[in-house]
Amino acid sequence: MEKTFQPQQIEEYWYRSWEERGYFSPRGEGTPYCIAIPPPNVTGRLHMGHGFQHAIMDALIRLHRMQGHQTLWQVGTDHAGIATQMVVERQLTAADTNRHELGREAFVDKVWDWKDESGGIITQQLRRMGSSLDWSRERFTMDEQLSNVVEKVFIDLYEEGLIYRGNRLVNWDPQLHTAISDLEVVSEEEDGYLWHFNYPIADSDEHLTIATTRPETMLGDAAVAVHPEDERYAHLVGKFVELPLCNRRIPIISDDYVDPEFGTGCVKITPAHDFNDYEMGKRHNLEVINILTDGASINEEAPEAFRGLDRFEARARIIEAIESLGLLEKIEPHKLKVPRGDRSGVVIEPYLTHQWYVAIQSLADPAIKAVENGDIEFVPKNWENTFFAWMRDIQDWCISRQLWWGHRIPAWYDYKGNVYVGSSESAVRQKHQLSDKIELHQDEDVLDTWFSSALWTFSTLGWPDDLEYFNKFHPTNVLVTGFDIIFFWVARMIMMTLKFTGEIPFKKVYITGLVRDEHGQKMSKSKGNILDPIDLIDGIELDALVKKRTSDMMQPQLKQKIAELTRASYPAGIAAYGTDALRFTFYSLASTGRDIKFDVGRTEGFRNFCNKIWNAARYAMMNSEGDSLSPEWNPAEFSSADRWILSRLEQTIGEVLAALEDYRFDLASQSLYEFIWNEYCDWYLELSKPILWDKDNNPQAARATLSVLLTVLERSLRLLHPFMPFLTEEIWQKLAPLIGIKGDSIMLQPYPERDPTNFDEVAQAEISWLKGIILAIRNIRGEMDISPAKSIRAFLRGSNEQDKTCLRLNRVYLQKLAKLESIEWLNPDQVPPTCATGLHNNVEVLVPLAGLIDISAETARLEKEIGKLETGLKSISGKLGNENFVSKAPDAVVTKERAKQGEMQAALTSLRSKLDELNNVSA
RNA sequence: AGGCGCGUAGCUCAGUUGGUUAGAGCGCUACCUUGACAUGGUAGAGGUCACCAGUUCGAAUCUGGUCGUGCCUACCA
Repeated sequence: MEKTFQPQQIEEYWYRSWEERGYFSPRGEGTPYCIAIPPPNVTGRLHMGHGFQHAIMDALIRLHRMQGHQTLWQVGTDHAGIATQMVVERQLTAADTNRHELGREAFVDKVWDWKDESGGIITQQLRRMGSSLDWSRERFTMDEQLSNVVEKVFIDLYEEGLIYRGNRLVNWDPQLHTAISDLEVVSEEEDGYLWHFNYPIADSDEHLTIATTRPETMLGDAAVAVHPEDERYAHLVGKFVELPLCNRRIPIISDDYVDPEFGTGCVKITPAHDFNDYEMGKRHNLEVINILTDGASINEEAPEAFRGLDRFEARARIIEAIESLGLLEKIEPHKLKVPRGDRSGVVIEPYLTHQWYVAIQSLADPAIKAVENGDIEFVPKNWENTFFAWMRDIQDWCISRQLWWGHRIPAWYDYKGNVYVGSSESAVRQKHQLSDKIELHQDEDVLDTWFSSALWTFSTLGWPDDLEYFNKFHPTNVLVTGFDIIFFWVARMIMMTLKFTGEIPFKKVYITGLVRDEHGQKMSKSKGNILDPIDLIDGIELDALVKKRTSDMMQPQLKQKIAELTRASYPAGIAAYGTDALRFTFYSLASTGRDIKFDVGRTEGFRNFCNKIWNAARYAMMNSEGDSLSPEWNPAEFSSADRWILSRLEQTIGEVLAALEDYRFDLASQSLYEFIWNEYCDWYLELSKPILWDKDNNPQAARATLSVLLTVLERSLRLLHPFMPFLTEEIWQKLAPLIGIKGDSIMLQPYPERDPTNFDEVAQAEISWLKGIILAIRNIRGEMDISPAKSIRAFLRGSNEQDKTCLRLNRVYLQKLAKLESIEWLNPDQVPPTCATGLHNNVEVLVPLAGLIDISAETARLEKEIGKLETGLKSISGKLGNENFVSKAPDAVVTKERAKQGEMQAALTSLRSKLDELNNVSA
């Protein structure tokens, strides 16, 4: 074995081997267990959020597989309509053309080409994470079968009247020329202005002043509104204003919606370009005047002077024009929330269009109920509130997108605009008995990608035609995803799945935190703080990292700053930590919080942990000298150390299983880390040395210890395998044969189960005594600055027979681990030479001072110890001195405190007398 | 404006139903290349658990409030 763990030498090999041998497919007859992957964008790249969630899913999957379930991790990708189309459009722009020049069919072919070209990347990256996905069942949202489900669902909902076509305001992305849903709009506060315009009152010399943040929309104004109780304007209600620049008269109306405190208390109403105004327009029967084109420039409805101008150019011209008319009252700086498309980043316009909607209410009710009655549980539970809040105020879902990449809406129109919905043009003709002479054309739009994602759990399992897998694995057991898509995806999946299959899609929803950078900032391309999971696995040079973070930027002016920050955060680039270390980092961070600050320091720590395990295995196997041990063992031969480590392993198994039950991967990983490093490596390995090195004199004990050494390691590897698949497999392959365990892979071995017979309180007490004595001696050595190379003498003194026995049984260990020349028992009345003193419970640990230490150092040390004890004692005595505590606290607690007080008092007395002795010596 | 989180060691975080002298990792200090491992070992320093009240024999933990901070939802043109 190599002296250090080299992850890159083994990961690829083992993954390929598992995949080729079909280990990722369900096997056996156990209870089915299934997770459906949240489908990543087929042309996307793996990011930290994926890495994190896949680490978690894989741990769950590997755990259940080892526990004997028929386990399926259903894999697939989605077509990511807008994102993918944008990428290809950008390529066309670079080639100096565009999709319209190309035509729809050729464009869609191009997207398929792009999918074929780049579509393998993310699935390869998933493999690098060690994810044991069943690749033989890989699906894509645009596969024929899945597309058929999409179509069926659309048609069924339409025929039931739950999908309808509506003409209303939507969020319009003028760059992408498509509607997007509320959820795809992000509003951030930005600096803007509030322009105050004077609108002249018709047939009067008066004017009123409106305030607006979007002056260009005045071209579509249909009214001016004031609050009904606003006395300043009461006399104007019912009159008209002359809308400047437009030569139109519009009414002055009153409506509760108006806030008299804001601006001037007069608000211009533009029903075609503002959601609130639209509602008010409906209340007051106002004209809806659309003044924008698809691309958000001014259209034919507007006065000629502004036609064809981009909206922002038009804004500037209108302000100029108003000013030249003397109607510009003032301009105030103003902070406002600007809605932008989450993909394109451009300002979204409320825009009046025909779109397809899902009438959501009747679907929402059962979904709410499923969570209320506990059929579906969120983990952590408080996310249910977020879910409820949104579901109880849910809006109809706009599902049409004016894109070319996606599932085309199965609707046809005749020349009169009648709509026919069906699976194909001929099906529609047949159903509605339309003659071939009537020309039909299909709806140009495609469906929101989330529409197909909402069907994911059942469409990937073969529903509705091939029900074998569906019947076995649906509902899936758990969905692992981020809170950012509870509305986008989780809620919609619940609604659609209940509607069509009558089943919930999953029993649990485990909501993970969001991975942020080491300062708590969201990772984003524009901030330049992205970490690529693959770079953490393989490592990356600083220059390459800087280049990666600064290339292809939307805002090139940030380049230098990002480069500096990157150089400051990663002066040496990123080392190659390997997949197991990265995965373990994710587990350790997976607590209940919703922000996960990713700290590379932790990954480094876990890389070291991997190396620790590697070397422990190296030690264990070196000592076995290639002999294979019989699997039968004789517990009668076990030392207390042997029984102790088995007992601790038993506890660890219990902790890990309990933590996993609660999805507390952080606790599970911590138990494993502590056990393996702080118990097995730090103590058991050291305790095994004197036994193994004394093989010739005591072969039975050596054989027993060796078998425990190997067995505990083997069980630990199995316990650890769901978290660190590669390292554990590599070691297990070498280790298992040594103790007669046969099997092709650790991933098909049974997961350790609880076995209370391994729990051994006596052994734990004895080893805890041993540790305490060793720690006391080491403490003296450390504080007294005694070279670790120097063997020293030590004495133990006390009156307890049990302590005496412990010394007798553990003398060898003490001598080895504390590097002692000798250790002898003194009876309480025996007077040792001048010593440095430590205490473990009631045992005095004495190290003769002669020639080793200066007395003042020991005095200082004792005083420090005494100080600590005094502080502790004061607080305990305070408690016990309190009548109320003694009378009201449970007896067990009081007894415990009393015992503690006694011990501390004794210790204090003993140390004080030591201090006195020293003072006498030095005097 | 509402809702939900969070505030524990220099940093990143645990702390299960209130009962410890408040823990871990990284970092820090000192010493050590001893035959698994310097990606290591041994010892050590470091915290008024944001603040203020309250409940209780007892509060990091429960309640109320304050401050700070983050996110989500709805928004004032």
